[in-house]
Amino acid sequence: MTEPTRRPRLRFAPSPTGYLHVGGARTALFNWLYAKRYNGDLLLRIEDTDKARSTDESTRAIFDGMEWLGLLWDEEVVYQGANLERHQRDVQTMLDGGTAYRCFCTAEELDQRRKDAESRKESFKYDRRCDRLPEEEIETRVAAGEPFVIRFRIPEGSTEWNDLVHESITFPNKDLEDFVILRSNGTPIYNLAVVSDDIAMDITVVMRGDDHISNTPKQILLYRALGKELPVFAHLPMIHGMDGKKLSKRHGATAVGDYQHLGLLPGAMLNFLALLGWSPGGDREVMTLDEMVSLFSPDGLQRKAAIFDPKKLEWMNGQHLSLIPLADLEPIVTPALVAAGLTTEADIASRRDWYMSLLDLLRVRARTIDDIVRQAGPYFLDTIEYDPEATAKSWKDVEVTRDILVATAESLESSPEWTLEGLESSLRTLAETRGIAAGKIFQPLRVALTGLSVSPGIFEVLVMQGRELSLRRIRAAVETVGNSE
RNA sequence: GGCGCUAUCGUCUAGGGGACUAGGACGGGGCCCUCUCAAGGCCCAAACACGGGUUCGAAUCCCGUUAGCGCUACCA
Repeated sequence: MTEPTRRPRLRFAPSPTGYLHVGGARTALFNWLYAKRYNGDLLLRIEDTDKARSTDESTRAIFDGMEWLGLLWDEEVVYQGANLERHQRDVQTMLDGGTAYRCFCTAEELDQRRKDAESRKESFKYDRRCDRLPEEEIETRVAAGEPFVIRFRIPEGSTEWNDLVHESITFPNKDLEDFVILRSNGTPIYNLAVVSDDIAMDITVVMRGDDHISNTPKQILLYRALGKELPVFAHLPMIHGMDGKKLSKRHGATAVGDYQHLGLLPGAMLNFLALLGWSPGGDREVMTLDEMVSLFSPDGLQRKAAIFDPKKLEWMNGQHLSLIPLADLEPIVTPALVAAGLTTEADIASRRDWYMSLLDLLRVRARTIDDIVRQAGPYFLDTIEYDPEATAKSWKDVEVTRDILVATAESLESSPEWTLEGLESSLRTLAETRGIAAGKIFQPLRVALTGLSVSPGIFEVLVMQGRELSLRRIRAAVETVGNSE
């Protein structure tokens, strides 16, 4: 593709009528990537002209979601509702220029005609009956206070543009109808507001979901009627659920906030979303945001709708969990641990090296932050809970278990050094002298130390818990074995 | 219904006329590693929607068919 000829300006323009959806997040991401890649700006516009459905809470959720993802916008947020006067001015310009006209047909009449056409199995298109009403009639009806809307007059010909993702798209103008641009209450309709704002904001690249493709010819005609230069259009494919239908609440988590609370890393979310409809080419998959910026090109944009696969998202998160610098992971995990009541900021600050090693150990076998929190208990809490399944499996024979744990405790007590190597040699020696497989000692010991049947390597666990706590736990286990049934 | 968009493994995708016995990844299955679980390594199953062209040669270009999706408001 050809590089933009001037510093690009893009915008993400959600309407604040719900939460920030993963589809919206992906649109925001591609806009952001394009802006960063070509050294431009990404602006944020809140399309709040539908006052009945717009809420401050939703606007807040959009900001929060964008911030969590690290998709920061340039300049002040633009609120569409604040631009009413300009919208009206632009409509007036078209009225004066003769590219728009007043229409006195009421919504009810139109509904009726639409229904009639449908029952006759005909497609309905506004028949322009109010266009070129005699000048005097218009004046008298306006003077009489009769309500009217303003319609844009579709010219002859056809409208074509070269879409950044679809190449050439053409609409015969005869298939377009003279759409309303200003309601009878004087407020603008979507297409007008968008064009007016995009012009005012000097937007050069309009990148949005491909559900807007059919709005595009109308908007292009509006640009022309206003005598303004066209931006470049790019229509991104939709995201569908696993059933192939448009993604919605019944597909489970669809708000980006849901994923934040599920313990996902923003970098993983972004990486996953980027791959839904874009590929850098070749086999490249796991990338940081910076890498995506340098690799980004609209050429890699997909035309086909993509299905949201939570399994791959989870895998992606696991990859990022292991790849990001520990120092970056720490500030994300710590609040989760604190919130779970496992520790405090002060506790962590007092033994930071130990904590970082623990994180490093736990993140390998976690796919989400929540996984880490779930595994972390035994290293922070004073008392542990024994998982019934773990005890049933590894502490099956009470006498044998007690015997092994007692012997293990003795062996560890006399272990000269509390290190990975020292511990390993002690326990392997113990297994050898008793003539049993090492695993016969490790598993019961794992349950004694963590209460779980799954953990990092047993020597790592011993080292992380330290001599004092480890021995205390083993002794406690010896007491518990008989009573746990 | 009309208009538009789209079409490679179940899913995300690579592929820009010969490099295709169609590559990678997720998920699934198996093996290795191994103190458990992960991670990692190796292997297996799995796709060019269909029909016509164009061409010496089509996953790739063109046209149809089919299917899916989107739009079709005084919503955005």
